[in-house]
Amino acid sequence: MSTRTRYWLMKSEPEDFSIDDLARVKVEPWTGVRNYQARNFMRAMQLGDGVLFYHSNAEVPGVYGLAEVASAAYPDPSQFDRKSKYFDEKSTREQPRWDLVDVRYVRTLKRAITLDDIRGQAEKLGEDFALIRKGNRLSVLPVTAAQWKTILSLE
DNA sequence: GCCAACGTTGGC
DNA sequence: GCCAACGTTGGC
Repeated sequence: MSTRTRYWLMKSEPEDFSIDDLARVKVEPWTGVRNYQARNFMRAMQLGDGVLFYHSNAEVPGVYGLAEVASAAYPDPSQFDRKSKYFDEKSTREQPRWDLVDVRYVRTLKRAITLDDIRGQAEKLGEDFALIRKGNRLSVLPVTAAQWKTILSLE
């Protein structure tokens, strides 16, 4: 039995890049992740995996749309770009530190599923759901099929 | 803008 | 390996 995660949640600050931006460009390289855990999750992603598009640092934080993984993980070019704020001097082309995946727009939710909505299902989602764990700051995190279903049932 | 929580860095 | 200092995330 395969136990790979087929669903993920990815956070973006809407002032920086929102679901509307993704709807416009259709496919976006998920640049700028500089956290090893989040990077490792992206490395585990496979084409077609489902993504909950989450707005963080928003007026109303929550899931605003659906996307899907549109590439396998590959080195994030911004780590080599001296002019980028994501430049990492410890990264080399031979041994890149940071990967990303491309993310493709699927749809915008009819109504945002807010963080409050999601917290309301905490019991069903489980203590281990990283989004609602205290102090959690992970920007890319796995979602089980059951959690995916529970969250989308709130739309 | 505030601040709690967390990850990373670097001195020892 | 410990841990203080620092920077960042993200809700409020």
